[in-house]
Amino acid sequence: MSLDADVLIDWFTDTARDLPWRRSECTAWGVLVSEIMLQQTPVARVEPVWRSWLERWPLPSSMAAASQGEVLRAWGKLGYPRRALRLHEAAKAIADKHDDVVPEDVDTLLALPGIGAYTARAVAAFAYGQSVPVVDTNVRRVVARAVHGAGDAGPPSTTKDLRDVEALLPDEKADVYSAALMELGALVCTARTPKCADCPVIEDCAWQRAGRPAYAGPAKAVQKFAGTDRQVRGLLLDVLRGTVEPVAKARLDVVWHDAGQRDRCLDSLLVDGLVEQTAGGLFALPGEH
DNA sequence: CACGCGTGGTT
DNA sequence: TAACCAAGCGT
Repeated sequence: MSLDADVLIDWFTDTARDLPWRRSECTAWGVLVSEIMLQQTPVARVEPVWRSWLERWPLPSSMAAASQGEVLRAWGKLGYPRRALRLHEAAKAIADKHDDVVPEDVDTLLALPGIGAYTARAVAAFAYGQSVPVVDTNVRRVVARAVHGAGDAGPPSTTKDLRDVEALLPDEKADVYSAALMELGALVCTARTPKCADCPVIEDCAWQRAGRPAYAGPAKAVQKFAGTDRQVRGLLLDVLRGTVEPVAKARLDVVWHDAGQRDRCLDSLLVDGLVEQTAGGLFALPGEH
C-alpha cells in the first residue's frame, strides 16, 4: 500500500504555502540558498533573510565576492552559522568550477560543502524537476506513520530512508509529490499534535488503521542548550556581528562568567573560522581586516 | 553512528 | 515554564 499520489499532489496544489523559493521564477541558486537556510531553522525566520540575501547576491559569484564577515552578518541570527561559511565555500566552488550554475547532478551537489543527502536531492528535485527521493525529518515521520503504522520515525538511516521513499515515488511529477510529502509533514502530520482530520490521505494511513499507537522506538535524546558551548559561542558571535571594528578580548569576556568555557569556545570559533584575530590581538568576524 | 552545532517560538 | 520543536551536516 502506498500514498495516493494524485490525491496528495492535488492537495498540495490547492493548499501549499506560497513560499518564494517555490515560485517558478526562483532560480536554482535561490532554491539552494533556501535549503541551506532551512536546515534546522523554521520557515518564518528564514523567509525575510532569504529575500534580502537573494536581492544582495542574486548569483553564486556575487556571494562568492563577499567577505566571510559580510556573509556571517547577513546570516544574522538564523543559527548554526557554520552553514553560512559552507554556503560561501559552495558559492565560490560553483562560481569557479561550474560556470556560476548550480549543478543538477546529485553526486556533484554532494561534493559541495554543506550539501548532504537531503539538500542534494532537494535541489535536484525542486530546482531541476528530477525524480529523486527527498527525505527530511517531515518525510521520515509521514512514512513512519502512513506506511509503517508507527507513531514516529526511528533513528535515521540514509540508505533505508532513501529506499523507503524511492518506493513511493510516482512515475509522473515525483518532484511535486516530494514537496507534497514534506508539506504534509510540516502542516498536517506534525510531530506533536497531528491534524489527522485535515489529512488528504487518511484513507491510506497505516498508523490510522492501527489505532494510532504511540511511538515505540528508542527514546530520542533531548538537546540541551542553556549552559552549553553552543550558547556561549552564540553569545560571543553576537558581539562580533554587532560591531564593524575588531574588539578587545575584554569585550568578549563580559558575555559569560566561566572563563575556562569562554576561552575554550573562543578557541573553537577561531578553529572553525567563524572568528579571526587581528595582528593587534583584537577579535573580529573573518575576512574583513 | 552519536554527537555537537544557534536561535527563538510554541506548548 | 521547562521542554519540545524546526526543510541537516560533518566528524
